[in-house]
Amino acid sequence: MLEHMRDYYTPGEIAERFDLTLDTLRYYEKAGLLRRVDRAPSGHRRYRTDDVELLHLIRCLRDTDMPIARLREFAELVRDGDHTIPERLEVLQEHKNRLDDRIAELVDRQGAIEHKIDYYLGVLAERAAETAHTLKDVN
Amino acid sequence: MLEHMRDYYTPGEIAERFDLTLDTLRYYEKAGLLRRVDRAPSGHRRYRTDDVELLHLIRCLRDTDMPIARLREFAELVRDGDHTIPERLEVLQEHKNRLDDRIAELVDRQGAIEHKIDYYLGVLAERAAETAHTLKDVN
DNA sequence: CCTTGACCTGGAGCGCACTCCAGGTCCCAT
DNA sequence: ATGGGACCTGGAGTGCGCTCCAGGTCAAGG
Repeated sequence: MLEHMRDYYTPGEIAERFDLTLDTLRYYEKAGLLRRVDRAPSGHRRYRTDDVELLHLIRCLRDTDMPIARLREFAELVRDGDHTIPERLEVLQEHKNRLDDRIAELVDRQGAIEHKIDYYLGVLAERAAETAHTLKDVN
Repeated sequence: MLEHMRDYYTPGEIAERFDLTLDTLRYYEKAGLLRRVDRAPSGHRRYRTDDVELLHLIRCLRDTDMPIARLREFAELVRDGDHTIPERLEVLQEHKNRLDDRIAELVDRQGAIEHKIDYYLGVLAERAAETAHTLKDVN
């Protein structure tokens, strides 16, 4: 249990945990998705628990194609404190709407592609039947 | 009925129909997604019914994030004739698998985002309740 | 004859999200 | 003290998918 309550995480640990490269992690920081991260005396970054939590959400939103710029706006709201919760909510709800639409679109196209696959399968089946027929005639 | 059987369509018509720009249409042709399209004596493009059909599928596959390079491969198979149907089938099936996975991922993230929205809504509700309570005390 | 509008060409440019690199520091183990 | 590994910096480069542009042609209408 205590292992899970560590105060700090190294860049390598974070990169592995979120399947990001160190470069991407630094890029996110530069882009303002993360606050200026803490440092060890060596100068190496040390991520805190709340960085991890925010990264979790960031990952989730990026995976659903929220652009970096929008993500930065959201991260700024988080940094500005609890009074921005209504605005954060608005961002998330708007994103969810987009996502719902996108999923609906993908499902729709999925159907069309399936249909095309079935069509091709039908062509192949017919072709196979014809070949069988020919063989029957010949033999 | 006869209107729908026209032999040729102008670039403008096609662009509108598929919600693509003329630039994109030309880009697709250069990229090998479409064969070298027919021309009017003036040099203007004239799209045939089978261009339209292929574009339909291309649009569907692009909308589901098939990369241009893969689309070009597919288009080449189409140009190579009916004997490539098994390979086309493979491309489509592999793409459908990717798409299924992608949809599953999005739905998963959708749930996480919804959860976060609910969390924020909870915070706001609690805050509203506290305010009401304070007012009650004061009044 | 002149304008307008649709389209043509080749090639440059753009926005996004990384990704890579050179050259450096720090710390630990052999 | 030497080597290796993890990490640092600023800045350049990459890949993708368009998107824009200059300068032109062509056909129809006034």
